[in-house]
Amino acid sequence: MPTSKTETDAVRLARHNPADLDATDRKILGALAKDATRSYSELSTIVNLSAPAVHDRVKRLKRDGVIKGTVARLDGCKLGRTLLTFLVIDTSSYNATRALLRFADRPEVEEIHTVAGDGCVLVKVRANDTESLENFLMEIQSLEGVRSVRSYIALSTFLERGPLPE
Amino acid sequence: MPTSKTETDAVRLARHNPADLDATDRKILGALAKDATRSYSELSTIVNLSAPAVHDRVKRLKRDGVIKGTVARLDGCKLGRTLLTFLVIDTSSYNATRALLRFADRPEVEEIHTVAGDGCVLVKVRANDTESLENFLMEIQSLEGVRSVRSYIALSTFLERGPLPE
DNA sequence: ACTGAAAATTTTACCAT
DNA sequence: ATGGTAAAATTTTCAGT
Repeated sequence: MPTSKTETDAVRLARHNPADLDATDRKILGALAKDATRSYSELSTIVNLSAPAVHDRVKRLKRDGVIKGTVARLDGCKLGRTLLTFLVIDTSSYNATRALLRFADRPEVEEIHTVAGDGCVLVKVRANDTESLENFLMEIQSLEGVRSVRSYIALSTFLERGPLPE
Repeated sequence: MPTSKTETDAVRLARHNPADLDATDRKILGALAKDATRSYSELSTIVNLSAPAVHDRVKRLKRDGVIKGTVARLDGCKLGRTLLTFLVIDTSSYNATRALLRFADRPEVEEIHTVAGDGCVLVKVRANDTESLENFLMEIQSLEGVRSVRSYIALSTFLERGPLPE
């Protein structure tokens, strides 16, 4: 039995498709992406709506997953993490890729992506110092199926933020 | 006149040095980095303190810059940004590097770092589609002093978060 | 989506250790 | 200096329209 149009649309909507957002939604999202401590009354003046109306929209945006959460942005240096590095890891097997994903629970690991190119993984690491980065690199290089690791050590960070609307 | 020890310490503290955080601070920071919507009374039960005591600590952590802000994390795909790419750009002059920093106000650009290696810049871009990525790449490649651009296109993202304490 | 009111939370002031 | 208690000021949230 063929899947009906509405069913496929529902699946698509839940998975990948952009939520349909009007200009007001985008304004709210932009404001909250920069500073989520703003009160609904503040937001209401920004978008020319009442506070409860803004509240309803934010609730919907959270329910739909457009807003994935609200988090505190911490200063890596102030936490003692002074060494930001991007690793591009070339793996020869999917096993090795899977092994790399297990590093997700390390507090110094901030991002893990698989990238195009045969079996490449990109990892963003914020280590305390050169020594702990070296230990981390050695751990990775000793994994079965890891062909090579290229390190891009950040000298200065000029911009660092999450996704923005529009 | 030589700078006194306390002065240098003050400068150091303000610039790079880790703030001195006890276990309670770290617990609070870890909790807020995951979910900053938690109320002070919730946090107070986590760390076994009163709500105002937690409030005082959070206030101090904000004043000292350990907490840089509180932001909403948005879903790139839901916003229509489906194509996450890391660019490693090799530049031949500092002028070119400066030109790249001007892309900071583009909404699709999320990170810009200078990285070790002669005049390299790393850019994290979340484009709407392949077409807008291509346009972006062409803009960058046409800049005077840009030698080469390597693109790492993300296929799947397994982890994406900010700095954590501990 | 707005008005107005109730509930919860943040935030201050003050006191104790 | 740090944390607790209690009260004031906001903010969130839920009615009804």
